[in-house]
Amino acid sequence: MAKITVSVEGSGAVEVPSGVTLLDVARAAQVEDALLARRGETLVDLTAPAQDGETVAFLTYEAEEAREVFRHTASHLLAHALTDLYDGVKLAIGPATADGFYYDFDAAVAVNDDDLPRLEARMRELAEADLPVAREEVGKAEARKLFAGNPYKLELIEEIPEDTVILYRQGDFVDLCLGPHLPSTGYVKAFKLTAVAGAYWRGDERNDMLTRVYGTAYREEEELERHLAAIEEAKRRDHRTLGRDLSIFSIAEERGAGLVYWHPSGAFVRDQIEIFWKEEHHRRGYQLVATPHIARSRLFETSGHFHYFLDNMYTFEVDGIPYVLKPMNCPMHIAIYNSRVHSYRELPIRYAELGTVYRKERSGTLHGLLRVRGFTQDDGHIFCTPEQLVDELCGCVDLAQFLLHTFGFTSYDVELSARDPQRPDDYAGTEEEWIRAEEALAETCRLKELAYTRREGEAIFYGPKIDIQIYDALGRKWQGPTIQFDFNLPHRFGVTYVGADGAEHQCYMIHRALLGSLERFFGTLLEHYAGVFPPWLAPVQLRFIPVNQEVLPYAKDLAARFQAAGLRAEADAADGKLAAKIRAGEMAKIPYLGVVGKKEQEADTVALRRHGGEDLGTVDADRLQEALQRTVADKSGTLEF
RNA sequence: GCCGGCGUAGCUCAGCGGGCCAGAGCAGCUGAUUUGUAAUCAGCAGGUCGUGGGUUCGAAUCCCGCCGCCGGCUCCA
Repeated sequence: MAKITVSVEGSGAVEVPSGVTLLDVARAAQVEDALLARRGETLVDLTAPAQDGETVAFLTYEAEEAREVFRHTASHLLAHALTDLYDGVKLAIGPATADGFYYDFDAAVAVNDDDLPRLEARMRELAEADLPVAREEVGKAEARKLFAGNPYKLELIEEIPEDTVILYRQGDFVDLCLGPHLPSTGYVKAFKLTAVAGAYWRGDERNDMLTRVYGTAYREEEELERHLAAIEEAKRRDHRTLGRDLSIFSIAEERGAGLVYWHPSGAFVRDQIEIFWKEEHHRRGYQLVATPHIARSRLFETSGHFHYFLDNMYTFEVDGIPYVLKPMNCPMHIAIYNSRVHSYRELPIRYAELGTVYRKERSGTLHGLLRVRGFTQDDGHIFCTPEQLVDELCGCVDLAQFLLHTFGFTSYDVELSARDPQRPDDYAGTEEEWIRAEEALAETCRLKELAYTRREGEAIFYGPKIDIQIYDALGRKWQGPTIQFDFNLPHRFGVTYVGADGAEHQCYMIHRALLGSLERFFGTLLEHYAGVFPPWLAPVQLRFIPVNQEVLPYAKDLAARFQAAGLRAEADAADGKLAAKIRAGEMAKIPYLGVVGKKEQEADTVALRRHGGEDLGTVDADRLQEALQRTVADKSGTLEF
């Protein structure tokens, strides 16, 4: 039999019989657990025939690309089960996602959560049958015949530029798919269908509403369990549940959907955040301003919002004159800037405001504190000269990082959204302004040593921007600070300064929201901390628990002493067993509990316990007070004695 | 707004082949208990079963409309 030679990255050359597949090559090269191969830049199936003299790399589950293919094959398993169990299913698309997969389809009958176990069971049968997954290439005409009656697949076929299309077949199931895929269905072992939802064909609400089934797939049952446990943990931390249980905030339909009522403890924490935010802005040369919640529509007509943002605005009349509830603060800040002429010597001018805005959001999009109809932006606008751009941007990034770090967010992703060079006419601002701004943003990232992803064509029409996505304690990603250029408003409002040459020049305007909105940031923070705020934010920092009523006076005395020192301490006067009071303290998520009995009273000490159960031993009451004061002053999370 | 699910005491939920089906636990209140690190015991109080209509002798339970919530889609701070 003829032999061919294939060189395998990491293992050297192997000789195999001609006509074998890459899977055979992987075995010959003793590559364990290969799922996928790569030829140059192209990912290929292991079932592809090996070619003489080629170089391939094998990818195992450790490679993200392989895991994605793994999940993609799982989605085909789902599609296969769907076509087996339901008549008249028209498959649309079914990609892998960051931690799972989904398949969109048009079903003749409604599919709901109760159907998932049946689908899952069928998938399991198909996986256990270990059906070979085969790639085929067929002409478009044949493909059209194969998918006749399925408008989605036909639409996709028409968009393929080549004359042939690729199909993947497993058993009696065939799907239009670019691949690659795993060699057989038996590779997919640990999976679970997690949800059924609706989704528009191609994400466009003018199109058909399809049914989407979500699932997740892992190599090992254990990994799947971990993933499901992480989802449970996330559920446990849901800010809506914590918000209610800890009486932090409430939102109720009878008062208006998407409108937040801050209860005392929530308002307290929010106030701490605001105090910190304001101090830091003053320190960094911002001037705080305050503007009204409503304005004549004219202001927002000038800004252009009335034209392109009207659907999101609440409008009404005052004395027959049209007014709006403000959806943004920018026109107001510009109005203040424009109240008089500014010299270049005054720049940069930095205005900031915790400005409450209202936006019409569709009812289906509202979600706890994360998506509401009335919210307070930590808004800031910087008016500066072209020369000051990089310094100002660095200042914004610095402040953003400082704020995030203080709140315990230490890892994040940075994205730079630039305009689409193909569509220069779709943007406000001049060519020169865009180039300068995009370069300034890139330069800022370089200076601040921020690794960023450049997203071409993702900029909003009025200017390029930097977005920072933060990761919380569970590794989930949230929208964080955004720093945006605006070429639209300075032009529309004529935002200028008088230069050294005596002439009028247009300002560069930077719009920045670092926390985003207090509501959304608070929701993020609540989940990040799982409801246990660090002492500087916590409404109650320390609760003294007397072992019995006999030492209650000592607990009260301690609370009074700590309160006098500016700390937020209280004594638990409730009757009952110690264990019950400890439990109450834990449930209230108070960061520190101080148990006191006769021994402690005699020595003026406290048996200290951190939330979660860690025993910090017996500490002197005065030393505890000082330690707590230090923790609050430096906003750290833990006590140091 | 659209698809699917859901809406019973402050919270978590049971009851849903229509008639002693308006219940339980927790939280609250009252009393007993005096307690050493995640729930002491007993009693009391608490709901026009989201809302409007319909079917029926009779509806939490069946049907329809509306509102809201949840998971998504879309959009976004």
